[in-house]
Amino acid sequence: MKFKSVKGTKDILPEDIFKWHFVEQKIRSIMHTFNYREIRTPVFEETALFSRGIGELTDIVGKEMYTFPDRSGTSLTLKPEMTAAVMRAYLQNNLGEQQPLTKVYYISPMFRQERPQAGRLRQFHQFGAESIGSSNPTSDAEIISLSNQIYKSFEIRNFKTSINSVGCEKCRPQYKEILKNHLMGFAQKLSEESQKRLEQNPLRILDSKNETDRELTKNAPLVKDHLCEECANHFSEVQQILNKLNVPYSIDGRIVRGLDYYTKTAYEIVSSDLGSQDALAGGGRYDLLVEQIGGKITPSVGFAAGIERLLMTLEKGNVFSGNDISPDVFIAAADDLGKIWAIETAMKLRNVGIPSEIDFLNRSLKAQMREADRQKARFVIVAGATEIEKQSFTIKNMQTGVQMDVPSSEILNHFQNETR
RNA sequence: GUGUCCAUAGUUCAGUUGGUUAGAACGCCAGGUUGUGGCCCUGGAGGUCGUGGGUUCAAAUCCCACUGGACACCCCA
Repeated sequence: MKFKSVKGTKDILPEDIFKWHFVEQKIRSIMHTFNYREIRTPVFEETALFSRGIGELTDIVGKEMYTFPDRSGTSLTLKPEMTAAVMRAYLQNNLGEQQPLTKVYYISPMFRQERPQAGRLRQFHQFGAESIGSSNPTSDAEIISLSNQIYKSFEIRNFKTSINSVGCEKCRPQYKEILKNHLMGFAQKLSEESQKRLEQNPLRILDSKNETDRELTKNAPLVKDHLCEECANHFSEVQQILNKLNVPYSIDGRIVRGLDYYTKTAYEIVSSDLGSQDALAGGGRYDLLVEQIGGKITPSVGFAAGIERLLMTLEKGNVFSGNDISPDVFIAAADDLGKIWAIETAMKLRNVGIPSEIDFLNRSLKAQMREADRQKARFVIVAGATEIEKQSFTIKNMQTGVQMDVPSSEILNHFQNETR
């Protein structure tokens, strides 16, 4: 075969598309329930938006972005995540000047050049929401309960929500020192990866999957126990609201999101129905991002969720069965006269909204019947010179096998009743 | 980027210690009625055995490289 889709990318074929429609429709409807409005941004942005917004030291910016120069030499990047792009659009279009709080959601492809595996593709799709302009813990709670609500509405069973606070620019640096001092005691014993992170990103050592790292850091100090007063209050208010809303969650002091812009609340939703990449969604508060990309301080919260991963859990739950589309009527032609009549009649039926199909391959009547059956058409009209002569057509119900004759003038009415 | 496993018809797979025309099932096409589907029967089409090298008298089968896939690490949605 000459051409193949590039590594880590997939076609979504007609036979699967109804799953995507189903999922997208549900997401949209819940987003609207929470009064979030859709936003769409270009698939690429200036590279600097992401490197500045997400953080130079993150893995995403460091080694996963699809970056290329355009013909004028500007460095562009296929979006690896949506938050920075949304915030750019927010600033560029002065959305914050039109109202103090902006609530938007998106459904969009993302691109990250990683080694593909279960639940990880190079082009994948995310949905997510951003609540821009509020530092109120109610906003954090709304975002968390919104994402929960979506999974609940899909009747997903095995998911759980964990929350944490990663502090702010005031308390986190102090905590970092405390943590570093603690880790220094046994730095040599840590995994190679973790030793590298000691200087740049000591927080990340806490959520290492390495067994020895986990054992060694069992008693390490956690950010949530070293928050400044403001962060501590914020964290406890978020919890109180979640309790009131009956959103089930647990506190996990080791959650550290991989993007630099998070402050205070960080959370994730994982599923035991997924493989090693078990995060369905992740998010949190990012009070510093807007400043990073050149706006004035704008406290915000948001989350992002993987559609392929959601689909994987739904496949496990056997949610999809025979939801594919099929025509109501297949018009089978017995001869050349019938062929003309068939396309004319199909058009008439289509004009009143009845999905109809005909044969395009000059097949025998038998083959046309087979085709109608394969497509799960509910009815077949047989048309040939005889019927056209008599102006009366045979309509076969494909489920029961029963045939009846209907005069040409009654056909439209007949199907409008039958297919209602 | 690293590691492990894998790569044969449209699909899921079989292919014996390397040996001659590479098989099955399902799917597809046609026929079994002269204008009628599903079940059944009969026949048919369809394969550069991922690609490129190498070993050998002989390679789908052994070796190497590359590409792609699955999974895991890493990281994350």
